[in-house]
Amino acid sequence: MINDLRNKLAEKGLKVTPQRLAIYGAIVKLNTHPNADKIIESIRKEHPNIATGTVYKVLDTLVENGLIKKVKTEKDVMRYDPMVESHHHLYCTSTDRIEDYIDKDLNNFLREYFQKKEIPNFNIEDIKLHIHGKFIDKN
Amino acid sequence: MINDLRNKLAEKGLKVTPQRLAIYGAIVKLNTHPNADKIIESIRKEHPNIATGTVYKVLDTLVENGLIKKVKTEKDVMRYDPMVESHHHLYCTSTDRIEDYIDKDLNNFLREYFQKKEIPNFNIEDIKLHIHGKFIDKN
DNA sequence: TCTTAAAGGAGAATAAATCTTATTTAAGAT
DNA sequence: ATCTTAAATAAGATTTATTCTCCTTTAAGA
Repeated sequence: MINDLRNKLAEKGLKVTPQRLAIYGAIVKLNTHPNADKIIESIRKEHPNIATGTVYKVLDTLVENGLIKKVKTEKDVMRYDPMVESHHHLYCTSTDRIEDYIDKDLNNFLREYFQKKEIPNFNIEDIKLHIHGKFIDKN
Repeated sequence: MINDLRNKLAEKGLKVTPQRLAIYGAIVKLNTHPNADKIIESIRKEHPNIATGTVYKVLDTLVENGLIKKVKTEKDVMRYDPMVESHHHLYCTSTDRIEDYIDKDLNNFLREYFQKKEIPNFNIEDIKLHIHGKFIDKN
């Protein structure tokens, strides 16, 4: 997983640095679509003097190179997702919990639906569902 | 339209103030899912000394009372939508343009789809599609 | 090992949004 | 019509997430 990242960075001509590995590793390990703050908090345990600016810059670099994705929220903080394959999100309406929702059948349906029913003057590149509601298990 | 707002504010026990009417009016008139800045810019023509804090507070009040909605973006600025009925959005991937997408057939399909195929441990309240792509008319 | 462009560290700067406090006002009561 | 008062606004300081600047360090190829 971290080795995947090594390879992908190298492929793109980007340097493989401990900071980049740590940041990516933290996002994967946390597995909560963390924001920059949570990532920094997690990384500082092992890597006490990583600069916040570095974290933001690395996050941007990873997003630009398609190695992670930004997740939109109602709040004014960005969150980050290590899964780059197209998928959807479940948003809790009472906490800030966000979970992945993967549904191939739905994706197939949507592809066909919008092949038939074109949207005037608009060229679709990607569709993401934001599914809002409440998790009903142990929070 | 502004009169609707008067009534809805009154119903909720909120005062009908010129600021609230102006802010709501600006969002409707601009019709671009504007951010707070654009709203302020538009309002100051008529209402030169409205405070920015007031605008943010009014926006919050309107959102809390279901009179407008927040629109999520990739950027770290909130935008606002005067249409409160459930609908979807088209997001331009090269500009910050956002348009409404209304599709009853799709909504019906989604309702049925998720009635059959429940999401484990999750209670759906609302589903919004974020449709990313490019507008192909005159920008 | 050397070279160098790319990346990181530190902390200042910016921008959106929030908060504080004093003042004003909408709207019901008198 | 005026009075009263809780709610709302103005002004501007503050906070918070993010970006920027500049100098130092380092990854990776020569």
